[in-house]
Amino acid sequence: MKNVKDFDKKEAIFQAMLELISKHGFHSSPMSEVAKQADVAAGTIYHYFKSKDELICALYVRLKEKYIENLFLTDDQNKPFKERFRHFYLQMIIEAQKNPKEFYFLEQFSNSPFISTIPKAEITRLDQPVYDFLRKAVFTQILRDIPPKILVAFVMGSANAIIKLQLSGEFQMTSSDLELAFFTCWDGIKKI
Amino acid sequence: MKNVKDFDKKEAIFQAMLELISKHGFHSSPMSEVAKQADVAAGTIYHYFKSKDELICALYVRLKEKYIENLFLTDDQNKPFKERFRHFYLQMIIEAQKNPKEFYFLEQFSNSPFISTIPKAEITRLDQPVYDFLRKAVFTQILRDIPPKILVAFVMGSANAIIKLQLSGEFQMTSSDLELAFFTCWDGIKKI
Amino acid sequence: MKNVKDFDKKEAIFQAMLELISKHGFHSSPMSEVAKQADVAAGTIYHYFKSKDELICALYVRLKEKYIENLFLTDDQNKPFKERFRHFYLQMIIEAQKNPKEFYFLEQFSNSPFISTIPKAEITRLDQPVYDFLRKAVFTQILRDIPPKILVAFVMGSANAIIKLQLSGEFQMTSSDLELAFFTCWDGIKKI
Amino acid sequence: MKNVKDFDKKEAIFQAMLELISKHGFHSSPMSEVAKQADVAAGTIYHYFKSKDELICALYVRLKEKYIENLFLTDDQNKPFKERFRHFYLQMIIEAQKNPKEFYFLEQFSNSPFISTIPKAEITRLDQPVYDFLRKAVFTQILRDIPPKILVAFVMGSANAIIKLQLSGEFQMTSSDLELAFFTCWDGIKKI
DNA sequence: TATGAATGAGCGTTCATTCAT
DNA sequence: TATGAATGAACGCTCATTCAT
Repeated sequence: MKNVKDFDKKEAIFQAMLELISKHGFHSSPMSEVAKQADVAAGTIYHYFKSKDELICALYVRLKEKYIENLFLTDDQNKPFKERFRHFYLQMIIEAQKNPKEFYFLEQFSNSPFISTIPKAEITRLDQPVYDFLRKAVFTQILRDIPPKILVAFVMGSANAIIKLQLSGEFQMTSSDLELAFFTCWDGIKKI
Repeated sequence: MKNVKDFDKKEAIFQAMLELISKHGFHSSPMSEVAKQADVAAGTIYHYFKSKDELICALYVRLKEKYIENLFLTDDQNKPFKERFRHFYLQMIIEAQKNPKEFYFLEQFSNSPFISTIPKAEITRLDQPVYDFLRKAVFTQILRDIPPKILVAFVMGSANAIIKLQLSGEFQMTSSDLELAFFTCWDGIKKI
Repeated sequence: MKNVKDFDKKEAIFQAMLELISKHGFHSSPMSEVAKQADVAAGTIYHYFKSKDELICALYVRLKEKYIENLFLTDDQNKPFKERFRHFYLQMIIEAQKNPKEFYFLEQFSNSPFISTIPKAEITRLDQPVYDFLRKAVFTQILRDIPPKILVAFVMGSANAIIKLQLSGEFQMTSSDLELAFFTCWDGIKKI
Repeated sequence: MKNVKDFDKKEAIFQAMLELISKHGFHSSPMSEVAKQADVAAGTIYHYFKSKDELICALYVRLKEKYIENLFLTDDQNKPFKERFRHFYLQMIIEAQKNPKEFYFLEQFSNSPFISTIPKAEITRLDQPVYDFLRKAVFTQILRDIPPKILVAFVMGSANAIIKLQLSGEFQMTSSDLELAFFTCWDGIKKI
């Protein structure tokens, strides 16, 4: 019972903070509002987290972990790499579309001074799956011989920009547009 | 005299806000600190800007305008497009490297809820030069037939991610790395 | 316990604001001073009231209600109306003399733009007892047939002016002066 | 030329302050707004008045003087006193109706702590004409033998309350209502 | 563990006033 | 005399955090 309740409250707090920050930003998301939205007392938050900053950082790690994990959930290692990459690329876009709040939070966080409070090792750990995924393909000469860090930045950076375009509602993306986006990335990174 | 002073104070305020936000984020950059850094009284800021938000938004427009403008300052329209694009792509990276504070501010702003307070038309206006530059190349069949908005997002998103990698100090980028990055992008977007 | 504390703090805040405003006016009664005088933290006031204006308005309603209520507390409905009215008229003066801060606050409020933020219905409700008291006497032909609103204004307006004269210390009013004041009013409003 | 300009500016400042205070109260009437409304520079106000408070007080004296003066402008000393008093009483109401801003300002001022910054002698001087007017009638046994100060308070207090009722728009007063109001006052104060 | 009233430092902003021109 | 940019103390208010219950 206790564990269930614990889980529920912590979860509710995370969810509330996510909702508020994705909509209003870090400031304009007061703890009192988080408490209200999570249906707990303000003081209760401090039983689970030392401070607001710690809560935000914990939320980041949690969401990032989940996001990356989801990208590989349906990865079929038996398929040819190009197909796996296509799946991966489109999965990023689909995942963000299904969870815009999570996406906005992550982008906001990683473009703010908050990001520098996360130890480099932790960030490396979080990115590891993507890193490994692409590095292996460089190694097996499927992908261009680019330093993996650049490769990861290129792939995810371009994908994120496209996601933002789509989420902004400024541009209605069709499935053939998505296919085009995939090819644009693929033709850039594949070994010639 | 009046104009000179005006220019000085407004400029000093802009500069101070830029410095603080790029380092500490929006909500850890109090107006009192801005005033101190700009060497003006707190109240003076409000002669030039209605509110903190307005100051931040004005700073965004100003910096974005300048940033885009700088990308084309040394563009040579007589050269072949590939070369012009290479110049453009590397210019983005060089520009950001020379002005990291400006880059951090712009990224932070455009990944925060602030961005949605800027009218769409204004954003379109700011991006117009890049948009035109790439659209023309699509039209003349140099670039892949991708909706220009996607194209712009792809190019700038990948470049920005690489810039962030570089600025983070996590990865020392050589000039051949930059060349590689350019080719990765180019091979993605060029007409096959 | 909670209720007692609540009552205490809210009451202390009301009392502090009353004291300050009656002495220094609305805009020379900063919230920080109210907090100090009420012996609470500045922020605490905002648990009980949304804003300074709301606090001031709540105080007005509260004091006005109490003031009117007190006027009829010792009213004896069995006595002839003239005697009841005499009691009522003198009671206004006595009440204000006993609670000058309350009187000053009420007069200041109702002669300021604040008064127009109170809904008309609320003001009607507050004045209702006086209104009813006099209207009935008009109906039974004890008082002159004057529109009740004018009657109320006349009676209370003249009384308030006399109270101000007395409170100003400019004129030492004897009990025969008060008697005279009552007769002056009575002879004006009674049915001839 | 100089005097004309002086007159114009001082007058414009008075007028602007009157307009603002009557509408928004003492606070919410910043000097910068006064300057704007008077079409002068903020600093200019300080050539004519030492401070905001001094300006407000000067405005009070000025308006009160004018108001009282106007009450007797059309007084015909040859007429019987009852008729003269009727004229005076109605004149108060008419005057306020024609100059609501002036009326609101005067009431606001004299019910605020500002009033106690005006020397008693000055207030006495301002009220003198009314005082004399009524005292004489007491002396000649036309009016009840009430201490003149009480008499003045009674008459003007009741009139002001009726004016407020009328200006509030809450009650549409007909000329017969005004007549009734006059008689109510007259029957109260006349010698029986 | 959970509460939420209470805190008070610190925020964004205002505005009476000054002073160099 | 007139200006209005500049000042900075002081305002109303917020909100991360604490602690008695």
